Formats: sequence, structure tokens, C-alpha cells
Amino acid sequence: MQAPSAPTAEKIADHLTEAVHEHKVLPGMKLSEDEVGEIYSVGRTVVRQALRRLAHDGLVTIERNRGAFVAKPTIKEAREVFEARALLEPRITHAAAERSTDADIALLHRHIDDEHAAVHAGNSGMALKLSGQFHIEIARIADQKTIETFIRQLISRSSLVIALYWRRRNALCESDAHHALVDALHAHNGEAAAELMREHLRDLVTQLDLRDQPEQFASLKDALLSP
Amino acid sequence: MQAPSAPTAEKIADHLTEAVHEHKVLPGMKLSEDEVGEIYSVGRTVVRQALRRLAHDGLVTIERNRGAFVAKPTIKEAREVFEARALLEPRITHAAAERSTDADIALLHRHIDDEHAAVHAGNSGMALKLSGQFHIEIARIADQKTIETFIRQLISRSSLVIALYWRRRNALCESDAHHALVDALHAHNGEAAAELMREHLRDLVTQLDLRDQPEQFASLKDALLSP
DNA sequence: AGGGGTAGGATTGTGTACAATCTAAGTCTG
DNA sequence: CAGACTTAGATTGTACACAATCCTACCCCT
Repeated sequence: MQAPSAPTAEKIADHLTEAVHEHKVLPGMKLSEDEVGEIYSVGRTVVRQALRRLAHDGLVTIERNRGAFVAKPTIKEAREVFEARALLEPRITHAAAERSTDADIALLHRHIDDEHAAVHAGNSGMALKLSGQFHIEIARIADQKTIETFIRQLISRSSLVIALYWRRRNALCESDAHHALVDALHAHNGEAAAELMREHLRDLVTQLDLRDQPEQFASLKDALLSP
Repeated sequence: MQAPSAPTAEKIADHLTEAVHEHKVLPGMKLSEDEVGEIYSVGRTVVRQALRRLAHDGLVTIERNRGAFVAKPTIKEAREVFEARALLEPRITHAAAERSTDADIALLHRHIDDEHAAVHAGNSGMALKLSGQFHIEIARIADQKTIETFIRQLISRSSLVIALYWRRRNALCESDAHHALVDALHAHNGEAAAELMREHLRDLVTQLDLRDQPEQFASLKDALLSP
């Protein structure tokens, strides 16, 4: 059962973003306009809008006359992403703790359950996506749309970073951290929640391999022209 | 001497962004595709890309089948913008203080001089743009591209906020604050620089009128027909 | 056989035509 | 005369066609 009505550019961008979060599409993969257009049954015009939006989010790199490719963040960019998250998320978590309602807490618990289920089913892609959505959900609870947008972008790029630099394929971020976080949110304990988020992000980074020298170049030319 | 060659979408977006920073184009103003296209001598296709990029930056609101309008941030959004700045900029300033070179300091001094000159010449638009660029320059010095991008967006939206909610038209943010900041950067005193930035942003917010009910109008007509 | 050059195919960049939709003026009616 | 309806104009949404550019494969020459 295909989608008969043509999706809008925004829908396509969101769907592709989800696919990145699930590691269905991986860094470096080419996103041909014709191909994407055929998948969603739309013309290239709409695909183009979606791809440019993804490029603006840092998920896709558009090379002139060559096409769109899923971005491959460098080590430096990867560090920046997590530094930015370390800056934004604890604060937003603090704010979320003060505003969280029972409905919010229930939703977060469901997220955690789904995550557990996905891990148990061996669906690591789904688990990863849910793990990201958990962080986005916290930003939503804080009711700060501006920063929420930033965090969305950061989590999308985090998915790329994890795809590239994760150490052990199987071991996923233990959602114990998520569980403790929800407890702190439920207790409206902003300080504790912020601290838990800080630790959680630190743990995440330590499970990445961001040592100084992988530094892959796209082409020989880039490698030679680089200092 | 005009530019005969057709500018790219990115150039047009940057140019329009500058115009917003200078308050040459104001919130609510309509950006017709044909009109913009004629100004830059490009087809609607390219204009469209530029407008959608601006929309993604929050500078423009696109209403389906109605067109693109310069965004009019609400009070809530205005507060969020400055809360986000208060969160990001002190930290980035701290980082900038540790990395600033003599060339950077010289560039910042030139910025301040230009700003003074603009104020003296009564060119408040130019002064405002330079004031914004000053903040962007600091982010650049910190060498954190990810956060720099966020700050760029925030400063663009700040221009809109200032256009809508600034109290006294003439009084501009005293660049004494900027001067003191550069001194702290030059001394590589991160803590002091961060604190100065915090105060500077606080001062900025206090000069805005963000009280709860400025009664925003959807159209010019509504605004004029209202007392 | 290796290297360079060239022609062909494929993919993206841009302008333009047509369809969909909204805005506004004009008309008709109570 | 006010209000609702209709119609014409203008503007955006989308698809398509052509131009520009790049990649690949083949060929020729040394």
C-alpha cells in the first residue's frame, strides 16, 4: 500500500531525517534527486526543497553539479556537536524539570519502554531513534522552541557522529540514565536533572572514538592541499 | 558598477540578511518572488531557494500561496532568542578569550571604530549591523562553527526583535560594552569576558519593551485602523 | 602497458509554462 | 446602503524542458 497523495517537501525531509536517526541511511550515501523523487512520487522540484532543508540542518552535503550526500562530520565537527549539546541540554533539562506535567512524564516513560523493547528485539536502529527523540522530548517540555530547534539539529548530527565514530556496535547507551533523568524531572528537581544530563552526555562522548587522527579526506587533492 | 552576473541563492540570502540587520527591510514586509528576482536579475527558482533558506533561519515566514514575509517574532519568541543568546554567548566569549590573536583584536577594534563612525554619521542601520557582526566575529574567533551558526541565527532574529520592541529609536547600545569586552579578550581573561558579555546581553534586554501585551497585528491595515 | 585526451551518458542547475490558490474589486440582492 | 456572492487579476506551487557540468569508459598515442 503506497502513499497515493504526494507528500510535501517538509514531510519528505522529516522522513529522511528519521531514516538517518535509525541508521537506515548512513553517512556518505548518495541521495539522487530522481531516486528520491521516485520513492515519494514527487517531482524533482519538491525533492530539491527537502534536500536543501536537510543540508541546512547539516544532515546533507550538497556539492554543486554532483548531488546531495549524507554528511560525514569530521572529528572536529563531532566534538563541536557534543560541546554544543553539553552547553544547551543541561540548561534545557533544568527548565523542563520545572514545567513537566504528569502527561509529560508518562510520555517519557513510554519512550523508555519502547526503547527497551527495541533493544530487546535487536532493532538497534529503532532504539537509537527513540533515544534521540527522548532528548527532543525534553526540549519540547521546556517550551523553548528556539533552543529546541537547535537541539533537534544537534541530535540529527549526533546520529551521523555515532554512525561514524561509535566504538562497539552493539552496546547502546544504557537507558538507565534516561530512567534516572525522568525521575528527577518528575520530582521537579532541576539541579539533579541537569547534572544527570551532563553526566549522560559525558558518558556518550566517552563511548565515541574521537582520537585525533582518523581525519579522512574526500579526495587526494584535499589531502595534499591541507596543512 | 552593478553586478552583471547572476548571484547565487546563497548570495541573495546573505544580502537580504544584511538588509534585515540594517533595518532596511522591516518585519512584516512582503518579499515577492518576482520583485526580488527582478532586483537580482535571477529567475524565481533561485529566489525561492534564498527565501526558503531565510525561512529556515527564522527571518522569513512563508505562507502557502500567499508568499514570503519578513518574520514578526512574538514577545515569547523574542524572550527565547535572548535567553538562548544568554546561554550561548558568554560561553563562546570565554572560549574566544583563550584563542584570540592580535589580528582578531585588531579586527574587533576596527569594527568598533566603524560602529562609532556610523553612529556619528547618524546611520543607525549600519551601526546596528556592525553591532551584530561584532557578536558574530566573537563566535568566529572561538572557532566553534556549530555554535557560530546558531548565534548567527539568533542575531538575525535579534534584529527583528529590536525593530519591533526597541524602546527609544535613537539610543543605540553603547559600544562601551564592546570596548571593554575587547580588552578582556585581549588580556585572554575568559571569565571577565564572559561576565561582560552576560551583562551586555542583560542591558540589551532591559532596553526592550517585552511586556505582556503589545497586541500584534496580522496586517498593516489592522495596525493602522487601531488607535 | 600506461597515460592523456575525448566523446558519451548521466545528473544537477535554471528558466519558463501551466495549474492551483488567494486577494480584491465589482455586482447583485434584500 | 450593507452584505454576500461572483469574477478577474495577481501570486505562488509544481512539473517539465533545456543548458551546464561532471563522471565514466573508451580510444589513441607514446
